[in-house]
Amino acid sequence: MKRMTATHATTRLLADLNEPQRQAVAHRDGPLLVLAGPGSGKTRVITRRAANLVQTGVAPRHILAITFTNKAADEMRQRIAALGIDRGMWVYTFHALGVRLLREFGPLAHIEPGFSIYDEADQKRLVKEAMALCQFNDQLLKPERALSQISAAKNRLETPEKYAERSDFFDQRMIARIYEAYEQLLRQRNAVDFDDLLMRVAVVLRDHAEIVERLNIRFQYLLIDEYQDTNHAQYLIAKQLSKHHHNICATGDPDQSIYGWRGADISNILEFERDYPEATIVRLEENYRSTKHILRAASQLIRNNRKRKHKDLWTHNAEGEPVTVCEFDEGRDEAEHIAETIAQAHESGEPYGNFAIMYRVNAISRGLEEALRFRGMPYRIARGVEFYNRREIRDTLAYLRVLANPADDIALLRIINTPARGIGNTTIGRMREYAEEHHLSLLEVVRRVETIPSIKTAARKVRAFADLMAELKVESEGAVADAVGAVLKRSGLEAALKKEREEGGEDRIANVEELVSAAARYDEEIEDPTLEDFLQRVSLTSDQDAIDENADAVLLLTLHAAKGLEFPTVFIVGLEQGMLPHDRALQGDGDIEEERRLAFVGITRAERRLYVSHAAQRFLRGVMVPRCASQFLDELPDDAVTFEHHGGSSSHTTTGGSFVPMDDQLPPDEQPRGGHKRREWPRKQSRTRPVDEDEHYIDVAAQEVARAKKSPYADWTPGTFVEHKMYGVGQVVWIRPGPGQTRAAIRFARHGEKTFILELTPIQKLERGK
DNA sequence: TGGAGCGTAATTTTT
DNA sequence: TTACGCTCCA
Repeated sequence: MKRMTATHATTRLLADLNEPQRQAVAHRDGPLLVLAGPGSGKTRVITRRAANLVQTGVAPRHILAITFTNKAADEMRQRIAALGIDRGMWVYTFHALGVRLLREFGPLAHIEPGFSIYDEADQKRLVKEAMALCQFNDQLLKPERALSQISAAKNRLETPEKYAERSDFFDQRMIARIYEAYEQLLRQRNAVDFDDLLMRVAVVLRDHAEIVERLNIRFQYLLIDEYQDTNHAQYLIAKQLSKHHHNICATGDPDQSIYGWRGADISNILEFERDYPEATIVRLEENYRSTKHILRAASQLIRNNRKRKHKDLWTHNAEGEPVTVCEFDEGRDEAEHIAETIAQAHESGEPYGNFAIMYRVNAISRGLEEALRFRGMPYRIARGVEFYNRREIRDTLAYLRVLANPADDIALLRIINTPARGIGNTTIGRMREYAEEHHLSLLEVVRRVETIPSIKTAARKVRAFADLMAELKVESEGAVADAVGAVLKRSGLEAALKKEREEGGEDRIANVEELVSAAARYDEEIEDPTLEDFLQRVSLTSDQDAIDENADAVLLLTLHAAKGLEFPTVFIVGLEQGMLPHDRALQGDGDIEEERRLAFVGITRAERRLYVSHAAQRFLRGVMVPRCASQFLDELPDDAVTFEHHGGSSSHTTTGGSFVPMDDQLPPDEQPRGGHKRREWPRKQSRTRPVDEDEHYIDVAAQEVARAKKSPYADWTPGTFVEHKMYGVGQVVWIRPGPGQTRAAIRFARHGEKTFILELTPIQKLERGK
């Protein structure tokens, strides 16, 4: 009987799916890899599959779905609920799952309840502290570098000891010691960083077979989305969680792996079959999103990558209009033209929400914003430094963090004199010393400030702060929103912010009030609200989660943030060498394929219209810099694009193919790849632009290049000795000439390696014999 | 103690 | 352009 209804339900779940989608949804036991092209209905497949598991008898609580963003998790929860599945299924992000499991197994991982989660800013402070403890000068080694090494080590599950063992040269030994001190500080503060959330879980699972067993029984089916973005620790967690039953369903697209720089390992998905030889592989290649033109451009571009699994993307959708490649004389023209295009479309009835403008780096958003604002167009921006990074929010949260975790010295240091209450660096320094000597938390030292001999006059002020914290502690026992409110009132933060506003500053009060209402919402929605839990959630909330694609406003966002979204019309700006692909990818350690995937992600966000653009020059950090067209433009197929040039005084359109190639004017290394008769984009300073009737055009860029050719740094090579005004004598490690600016890394005897823009640096070549 | 002012470096992407 | 860190001065 039950069986009958189940079959019936399954049929319904499969009804409107294509064949591979059905296969994925109907798959029951054993490993399954779903290689899902963009717009191929992946989310649909995942949710249907979850529903199908339930229909065929799996209890929801035995299913664990893991996503990368909270937003994806929320969406999945909603869609699953819409399919009528009982609550009880676990849907978490990797990091939230980490928190959840660490709460349970915390003692095994040496973590106390109420632990703080340190974000990047906190981590940086902590590394600096660790370096100070080791008495390393942070000129010698950049804290950022130490941090990224530590993070990488954690992803490999390497303890400081293990890291030290395999470190042979100097930098690494130094980092090994910093790593050790860093870990010690974390422990003292009862804190974990983002990497710990994964690493510690992975370690617990590695070392405790009984826990793995328990979890395998608890979660009999594992669904992991965006598998291409998993790093090593996540990979290990996934593996352990499906160790006994192998019911792992990974979905993703290697072509959309864009987080390699953060440790994501694309081979996790590429080699899924190696890990699970019995795996079923399903390819979702039919695209329901884009026009044929757009899809062709995307596939053609991504074909240039070597590290991938081939997919034949196709669609029943209309041919559509060709992709438009626009060249502009200047970045400002680009912004103007986009705003104009949107304005016209809006007049003929298209809502603003249909448009998205994407870029590689946040820095470019400003010009676009200005152009939109000038026309009074509504826009939203998904920016990196948004809500939770605002000063006033971080301050407020720091108070709460100390209340939740008295050992959190980083948070305490942030608030001890914020707002200013006369506790200066000298006093703080003395307290820190005392804390160090007596193995106390700073808060504890604050509480017993009178017993510190070196502090006399300032003690009264510290006392007042200690009392404040004690009061707040009492008031924070109740609802979280009340705790936030109490902090704001009692600490003087609110008063300080109000004063700031009256003096014409930003309206930071409004942001803080937003935090209060977020807390109130939390209190209401969560069954058992606690301050600790609230803070941990907040730490794991990103701006990515706040993107609202449905608002009727033009959306500005980075290509990374665009993953998973779709829009009728997409503009991708700044397709220039150094931007996309980014400079860093062009340098030694970079990964150009990842840049291409980024472009691929952007292109495949577009449903009907796609504009990609570049400018011959643009303002970059206050200087006008000549730019070259991106090499990726060369890789787009002729038959899917049209070219437009928009100058200050003239514009013309050319369809693909009709451009006069002027290859012979390009130096050999700039000859187009591929070698066959293909249309040339104006590239490398637009030198292929037909020199036509447009007399107004002054080729500033070309002039710039000519000047660069006579670069004063032409004879600098790795190994060249140079002298810096401040750092003294050093040696060139690498040097890279670029338009208008030459970058070089110099290794100094006493200050370590530094990179400079030579044009802006007081540095000279050291002549022989000196 | 704390704020102003200066110099200096330098910009990716974020769970 | 801008952000940050440091020094110096009130």
